[in-house]
Amino acid sequence: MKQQGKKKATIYDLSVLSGCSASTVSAVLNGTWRKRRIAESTAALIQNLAEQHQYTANLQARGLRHSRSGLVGLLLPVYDNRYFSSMAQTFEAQVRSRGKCPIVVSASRDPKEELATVETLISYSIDELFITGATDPDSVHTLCEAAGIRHINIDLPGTKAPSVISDNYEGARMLTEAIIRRFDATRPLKPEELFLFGGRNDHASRERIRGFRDVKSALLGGDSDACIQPTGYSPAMTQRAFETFYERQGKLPRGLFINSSINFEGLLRFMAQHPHETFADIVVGCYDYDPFGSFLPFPVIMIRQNIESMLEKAFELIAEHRPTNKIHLIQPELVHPRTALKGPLDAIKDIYA
Amino acid sequence: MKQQGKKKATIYDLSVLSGCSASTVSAVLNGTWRKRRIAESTAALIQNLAEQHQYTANLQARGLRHSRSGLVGLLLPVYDNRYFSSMAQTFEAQVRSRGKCPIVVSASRDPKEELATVETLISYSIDELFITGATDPDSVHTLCEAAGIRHINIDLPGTKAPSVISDNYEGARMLTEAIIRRFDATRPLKPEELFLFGGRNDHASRERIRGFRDVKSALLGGDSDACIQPTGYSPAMTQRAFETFYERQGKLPRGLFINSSINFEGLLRFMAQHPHETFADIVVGCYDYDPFGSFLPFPVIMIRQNIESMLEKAFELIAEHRPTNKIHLIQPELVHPRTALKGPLDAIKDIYA
DNA sequence: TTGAAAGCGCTAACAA
DNA sequence: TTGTTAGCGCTTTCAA
Repeated sequence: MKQQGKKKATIYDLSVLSGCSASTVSAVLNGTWRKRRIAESTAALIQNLAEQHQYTANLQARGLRHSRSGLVGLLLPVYDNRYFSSMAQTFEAQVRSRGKCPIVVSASRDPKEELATVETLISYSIDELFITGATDPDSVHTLCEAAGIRHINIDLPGTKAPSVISDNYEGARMLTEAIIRRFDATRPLKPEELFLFGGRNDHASRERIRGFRDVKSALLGGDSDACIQPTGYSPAMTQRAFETFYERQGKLPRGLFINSSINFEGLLRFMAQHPHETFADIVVGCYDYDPFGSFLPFPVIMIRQNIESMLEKAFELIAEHRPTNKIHLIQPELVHPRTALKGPLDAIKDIYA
Repeated sequence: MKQQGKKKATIYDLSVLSGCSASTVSAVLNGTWRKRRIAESTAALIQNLAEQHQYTANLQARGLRHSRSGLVGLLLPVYDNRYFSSMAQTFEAQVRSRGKCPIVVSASRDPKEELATVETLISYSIDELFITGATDPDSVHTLCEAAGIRHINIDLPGTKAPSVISDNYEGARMLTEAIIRRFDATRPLKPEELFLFGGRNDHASRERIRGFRDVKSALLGGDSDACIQPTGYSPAMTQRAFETFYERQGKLPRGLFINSSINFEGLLRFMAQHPHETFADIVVGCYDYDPFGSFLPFPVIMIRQNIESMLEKAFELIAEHRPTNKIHLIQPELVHPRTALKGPLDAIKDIYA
């Protein structure tokens, strides 16, 4: 019954084969046949035929008819770090558990790419859109709104759609305090020894910087603009910032607040160029969790954003009839050095488990 | 002109507004109007209207008509590690550069999920499918074949579709040799001190195990089945394997070949339970590259699979009129400890760059 | 240079 | 219990 490259069977093929009408076939095959009071025998006949001919519904046609597709989208800035890949992994599981089909796309933090991608998704009549890391959430919102597509922002506060965001301010406070306290009372951290690297002028970065500065000046005093080194979300730029700092000062700051794991990769690149001793006395706080990052040869304190809670809340809000545009804050978690947390992969059953 | 939640404009709306027929509008809006010799003025008129009314084509309808969708799929087992997230990132860029829309899905190494997901993708008339990490590539193949969808296997050798795979045997040889040579001549590694952890009975694992054993017996002699500890692709199972080993032997093996970064996470979990000294004398080889993993407090030698080359080759093959079902081997790369390689994120322009 | 009409595969009134 | 019919939005002959 293999039909190499031949066209797929349609309800009309099965209609002819079964002697029933197309609408009967349709009802049988999309599960509405019981309430259409179709005879068990007819149903069985058609289901058999469908099986034999490997029938599967054409979802574009169904979607066209319904103006819905069963697709739920996640818009990511990038895939390649543990925060976003965990997000995708968790999203995937949540959508599937709701019987829909998850599709993930990324748009490289490029506003044009974001809009174009969202237009494409809308054109496929996706049912819902989860937006994270968009540079321009409000334009995305406008598109979705016009198309009547439910959407929600994750860890970025759109003013026009409901948002679930990590409490970046509080997280940054915890992290900054943990960095400072990590130092011995005999050689405590001085204000000019604590720097923040990475991030840009987005909401998350601004909040983190604010938390950092507040705690820094409260605990150490002597806050200054110089201790903030924004580098964007680029490992290469971050590395350059470290190199420049090192050239000027002859050493790294003893206390480092790194804005994301992507920026942390800039420190890795710097590390590759310098001997172990360069890092003997430093403490790093990273606003992101990466399991390998937690075990580097110096103390690394990390913040793990509560992805499951954020997504759960997001699903809850998006299901509401008329969600309000409030911002829902989710608390992140401080992760001490040398900690290997469970992640979304642990939910996957393995044949060896 | 904001039409809150109203239905999207269609060519019929524009047809009425412009006084032209729907087919003219269609031609203007899908770019075929020049060869249909439609007047510049008519085109301009319609384009204006389209702009004003925020018209975007309904891609489901177009896809239904064309039996194609412009979508290119990537099927992943999981998202949440650097190998697969880099794969997704690179795939994304490659597909976009070809003017299509990438969509990524994962299926958790569950054969049923895989088939169901692929059926869904087929039902949306995706144009091409890249398959990586499927547990059952040949069934997936059968589905694609029946639907006439071009597809290709990546790093898993289907017998029925063309495959691009990493040279796992050669990579494992390089890695095993590098682990052994890393030890000082004064205290060389003994055969009973070198173990392989992780993997299962899939093609990649089998090839890696074969390479490991060949080099081990050639260089150290005394190969035995006991030095192979398959644990599946699960951090928890791998951790348990390490715990068991440690309980029995009172120490870890000095030489560790770890089958993937997912298994490496099992070692991290073990590390969290044991003091630094436990790892003072070990050398780890990991068959996967993770930038943070490369900087752990003991020497970590990694294998980086050449994702760009694999995908490039895959795109090349899938574009061929009649690709042969051969297997194309791509050489991976040995990565020495403390190395931070560039990745797909470096290709993304950042506003700070 | 443009329009009319058929049809992609499916669903859902409505009729029988 | 089942069939007929119209139509989702678009493309594409064919005719004008």
